Amino acid sequence: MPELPEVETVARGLRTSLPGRRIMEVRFGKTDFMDDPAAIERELPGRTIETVERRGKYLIVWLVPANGSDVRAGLMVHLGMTGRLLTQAAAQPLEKHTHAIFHLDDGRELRYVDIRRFGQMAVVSEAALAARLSRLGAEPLEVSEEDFVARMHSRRARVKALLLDQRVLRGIGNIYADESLWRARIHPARLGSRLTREDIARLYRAIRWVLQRAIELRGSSISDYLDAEGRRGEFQRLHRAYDRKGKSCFRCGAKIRRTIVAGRSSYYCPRCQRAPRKTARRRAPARRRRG
DNA sequence: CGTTGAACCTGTTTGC
DNA sequence: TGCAAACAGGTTCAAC
Repeated sequence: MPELPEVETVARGLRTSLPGRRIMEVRFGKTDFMDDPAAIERELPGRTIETVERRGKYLIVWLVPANGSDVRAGLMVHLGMTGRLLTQAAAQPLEKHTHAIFHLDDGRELRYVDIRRFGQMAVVSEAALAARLSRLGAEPLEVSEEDFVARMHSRRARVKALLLDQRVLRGIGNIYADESLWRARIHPARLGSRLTREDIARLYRAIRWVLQRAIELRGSSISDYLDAEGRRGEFQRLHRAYDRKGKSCFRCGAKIRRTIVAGRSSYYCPRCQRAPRKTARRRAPARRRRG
């Protein structure tokens, strides 16, 4: 469940009940996805949670500075493909693949569950966090249209690759890239540098609409994934391209296709989203097919 | 530079 | 029915 709207939903959920809570004890399952599990075990017990923020697809659980210290530190969490960060009563049975448990002072536990362990978890100082996040691009809901145009024109890569590249924009993943491109009627394999101003203006508005609606609907639950409060998201009801191969385009009725762009499954309407002329789609026909 | 494919890991779906 | 391949919300890196 982890693109910007899902991570934002988790952050908002945790923010309603974590600030002010004290971490009493830390327990781990598998730790191979953590930078330095010993540091987490050493530094978190006894600390109080200040707040929870989202930066791109990262969650940061900020800690109140330890007494006498002015160094702000936090727990940085990336959910990868299958990560979930949620609170449950300590008495609740542990789900399979629970890899980190932070026992809180109110009888609950903050738990990290991650089937595939593609996530990340680390304790970081504010400075270290800034260094790690400095590679990330703009927040898609904060970037100006002018800046967005410049970013789409900045490189000669396919627009889908640009949207997925966290150094260009932070937070967009495979679902929201395809949904935004469908709304903007832009084929995922078009080169960013070849998009017109009008193309980019439509894409800019599409991304804003899609992400804002998705946040309102608490993200997309496409499998059995739940947010921090155990609720499903509902944005999957508004999906128009993603995972709709062979189904009718909501706009024109043509059958949605699936192809690979930037190494990822990409769903698009072949009629509404016209393929770029030259770029490799499939092999050029041995002879010309139409005459 | 940009693209592709593999790797990381586990589970589910699809296809023959 | 059974088994293997393909595929899955992400990121990174080597090779071309």
